[in-house]
Amino acid sequence: MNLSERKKVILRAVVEQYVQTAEPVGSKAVAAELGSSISSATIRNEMAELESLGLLEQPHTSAGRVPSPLGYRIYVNELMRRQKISTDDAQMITNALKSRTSGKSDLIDEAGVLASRLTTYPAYAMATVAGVTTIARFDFIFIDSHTFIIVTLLNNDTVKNKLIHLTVPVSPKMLTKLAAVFNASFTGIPEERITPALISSTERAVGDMIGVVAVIAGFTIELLCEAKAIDTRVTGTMNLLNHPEYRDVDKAQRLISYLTDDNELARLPLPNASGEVKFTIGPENLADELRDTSVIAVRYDVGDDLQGLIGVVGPTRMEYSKVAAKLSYIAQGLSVLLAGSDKLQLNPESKNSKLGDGGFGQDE
Amino acid sequence: MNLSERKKVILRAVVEQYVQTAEPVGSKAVAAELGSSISSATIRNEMAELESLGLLEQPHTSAGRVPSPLGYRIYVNELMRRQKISTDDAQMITNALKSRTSGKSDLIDEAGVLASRLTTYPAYAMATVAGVTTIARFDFIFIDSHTFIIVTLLNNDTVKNKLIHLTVPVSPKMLTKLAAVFNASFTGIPEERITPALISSTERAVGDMIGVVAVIAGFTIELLCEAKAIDTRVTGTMNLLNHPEYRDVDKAQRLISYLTDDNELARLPLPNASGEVKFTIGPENLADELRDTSVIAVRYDVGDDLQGLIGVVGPTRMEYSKVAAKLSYIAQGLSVLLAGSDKLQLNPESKNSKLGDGGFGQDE
DNA sequence: GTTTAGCACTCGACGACCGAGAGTGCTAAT
DNA sequence: ATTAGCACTCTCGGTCGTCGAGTGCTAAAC
Repeated sequence: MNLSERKKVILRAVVEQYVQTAEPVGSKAVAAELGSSISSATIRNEMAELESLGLLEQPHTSAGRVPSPLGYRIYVNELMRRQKISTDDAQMITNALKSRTSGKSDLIDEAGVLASRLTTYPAYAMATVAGVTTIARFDFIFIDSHTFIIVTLLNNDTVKNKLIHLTVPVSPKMLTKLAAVFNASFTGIPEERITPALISSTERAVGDMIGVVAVIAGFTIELLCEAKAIDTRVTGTMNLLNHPEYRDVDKAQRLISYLTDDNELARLPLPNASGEVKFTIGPENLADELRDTSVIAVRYDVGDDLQGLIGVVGPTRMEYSKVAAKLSYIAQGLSVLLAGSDKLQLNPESKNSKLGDGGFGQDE
Repeated sequence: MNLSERKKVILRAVVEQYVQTAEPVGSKAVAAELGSSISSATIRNEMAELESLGLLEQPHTSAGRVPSPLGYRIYVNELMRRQKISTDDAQMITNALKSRTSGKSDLIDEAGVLASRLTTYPAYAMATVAGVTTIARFDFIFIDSHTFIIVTLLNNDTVKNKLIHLTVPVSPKMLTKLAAVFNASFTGIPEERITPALISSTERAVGDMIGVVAVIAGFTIELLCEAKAIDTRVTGTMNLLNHPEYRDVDKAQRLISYLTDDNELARLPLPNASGEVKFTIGPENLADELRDTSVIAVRYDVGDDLQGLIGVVGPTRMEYSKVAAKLSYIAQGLSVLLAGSDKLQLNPESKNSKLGDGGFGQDE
């Protein structure tokens, strides 16, 4: 879109003022903002042209103008000034993320809460493993004659376990045998390849303890399925109510129930590259329910195997720049923390860990 | 409170009608409900008396009457007819709870979601361990020269683990030694007794690998603290908006932000005994924010060590009886499932588990 | 040709007003 | 003790008129 410099300035002024006040902005207000180097009459003319270009719209005659979705798009692409995140916010993000003691899903949760609190919009956070998950290793810990623990190490270096009580007795020797068999047959293969055939051949191999094999196999399948699942959390939905466009309870509820519906989350926009912030404005959204909302999302990748997404949903009237800055700062923080969280780097002498003072600096 | 039989009938009619319609109910409507065996004029007189007793109130002259908090209290204590849960709902609860694959906190979460969906009110679910948590046993699994897994069995039969990467080498032999030391000194004691003194004496005992001892001890402390924490979830807050008394967005938000504030949850009412349903009506609540809401909560105990609570928060105009029936049904289901969830009873012949078809029947 | 002052016009927001309806309390009759 | 009747009260919903912000157009100024 090729606009005269003056039109650009006016469009930017309209967007920024409207974002602040939520009221249609009139020619006079723009003139004031621009230091009255141009008269309101001229601005009226320019605004009329911007309207015929489809960048502004009028709620009704004799009201001010409001940016159209296309207007926001031009603003985001060409006019928006990149915001720095405030040091307060940066501090807060760093602290909140670091204070999480452990647990990937906890951390992702926390990031969502943080994003929604900081932006005052509902946030969604999702994470998924990119590669295939397999079991790298089985161990069975003998507790007593009817009890043992399954410990599995996954190929992405997480550990899962389960305590098993049996009605038939087991011995440490049997467990050793089982471990050998499972480590031989069940490691390094994806969930699809754990077939009933494999299970029954394994049962034949151990001869005894048929039921136990089935239990362990079941646990393994459950585990691998769970790892494959995309973990998504939506938080801060109530924040919507703070914004005048969602004073209408029904409207707010429609959107929120859409966001809360697990099945629909797949249709939220997904940025293409790590670190990139994706703005999806109003009707650019695939889902009808998001037609008059904007979504800002940022992707972060951790190594090869984990990729995640954190985003917020709000009215098209959003502080695009500020929100983007906050989200990408959080995403950076997550990248750093997740990269280090499961692999605690221990140096016996100095005892400082990778989490020490954070590797993530301030956004641009 | 000693009321004439007729007053009781009228009070009950007012409460039940008001709960249905959310409109103040007039003498005529009560007369109709009561089969017009009494005239509306008589009922007017009775209602005037009920008002002077403090059981009914008038929003304004020339409107119908509305139950006062005290009125609801009398209703709940003396007049309410116990409701049976519908078989549909029972089925739904059973299915939803059984379909959860695993994980205590998942199950509690699910129960909250269920409660809020079924009752259309925000629900809160919490669970805590009653006794002290200690570690029953340590195992260390050697992975490679710089990596091992800590596996701990807690005294409540849950297993926790962590993968540790070191910058210094370890050997299986060292891990065996460590396990012996930790099993000797760190088992069976609560978190408070893991003191710096204990840690440093342990460090001296192993001689080598000072840093590793500290890491393991740190993990242990973290674990025990986590186990002590009360796990609370609030779900379905948006349900509030469905109820006419919360059409006012600000009012809804005040309540929701109160419920979402972790620090305040401690002040929600707690039933005294397992299985008991506790009704807390309006001003009976300690917290100012709950002054015009009612809370219905039910407690469930699982064995000696785990106790939980599930409740809903709503306007005083609630279907007390139905909500109570649903909650106690859910609580029963939780008791049964939680009692069995961590100890999978395996019978190799028939393969049916304790979860088979559920041990919890219908609430009287 | 571009910019600007001036002016008539449009349209939504807000408040006043008013009638309808529901429900009450009181009185008098049963 | 109960009930019919009636005057009274108060809310709710709709209509109407005013107010003000903002526009588009025209004509003058630069």
